Amino acid sequence: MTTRPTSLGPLAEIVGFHLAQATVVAEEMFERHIGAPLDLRKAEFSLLMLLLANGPLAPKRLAQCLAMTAPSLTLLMARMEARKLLSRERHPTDGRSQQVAATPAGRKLAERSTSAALEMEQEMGTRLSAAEHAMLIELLRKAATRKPAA
Amino acid sequence: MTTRPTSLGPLAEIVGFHLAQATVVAEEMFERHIGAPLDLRKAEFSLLMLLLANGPLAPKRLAQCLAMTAPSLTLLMARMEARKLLSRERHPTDGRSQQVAATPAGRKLAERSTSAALEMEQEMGTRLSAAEHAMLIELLRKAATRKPAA
DNA sequence: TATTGTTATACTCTATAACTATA
DNA sequence: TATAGTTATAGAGTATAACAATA
Repeated sequence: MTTRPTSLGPLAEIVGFHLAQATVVAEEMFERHIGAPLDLRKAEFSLLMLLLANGPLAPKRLAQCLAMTAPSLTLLMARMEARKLLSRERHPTDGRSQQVAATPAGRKLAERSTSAALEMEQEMGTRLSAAEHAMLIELLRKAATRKPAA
Repeated sequence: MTTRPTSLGPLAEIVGFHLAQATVVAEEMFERHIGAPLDLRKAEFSLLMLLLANGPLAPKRLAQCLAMTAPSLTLLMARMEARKLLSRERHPTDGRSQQVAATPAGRKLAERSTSAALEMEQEMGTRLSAAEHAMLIELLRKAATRKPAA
């Protein structure tokens, strides 16, 4: 059964298409290295990483960094709080806002996630050289930059 | 209100994270250039592009190219067939399989989509030079390559 | 028995609108 | 009146399992 390879046509030049294809592979790798072994979804993992790197943060800020809406974040935090991975306190001077902090268990899981993530990027290293890996991230950053509001 | 920038911590080195961030921007651009004006979802657009470039194809092949499951594709094709964008015929020698072809209306829409996509990539050009655009696609292709089955 | 495609069903993710409370 | 966060609800996308038809 000889099958002629399928042409991508115009898709070949479209960044968004290749982004989607690469995402399929990246998500499979995430699931295997982090999602399944540590029982973490992508957004939960990213949230822990942000708390690990910055200390307590307001939900508002987290929502911006994670590119998610406030209601989605509320649900996410509720699950993680129920799992005792983070705690929420009212801001001392502004009663409307909160400070979200990782619990000791949350920090421990964040650290384990960090090493799992390192292994994940090492697997990515079988497809990309170190220079290519760095270049890819830099180009993705450029592509993702929010345009300055007109 | 001075706000210290938020550190990404380990996320900064993770391809998957930047992939997700870039995808947010790419999807917003898709919606504006193609999704809303032509009433096409991403998968519908890609499907039309594949038919435009290859002529009639079997659903099996389409599912592979689009990285989607057979049941999802069935629903997608049903919607597009109802819109008279494509037609399905049984394969002449193998009654199990089908040949999916764009109708004249489907081809016309595919051609309009192609020029809309060109404009979309031109907007991407405000963030990336032509060389960077090509490099990004090449690196995404490398990252997305399915590993040879062990 | 294996393969192509469909139907039925459920789950995850995310969004919008309406709401509460603080400022 | 504006902002931070929550609740309620709905929609899009996708997956798995069970099925029908053909090889």
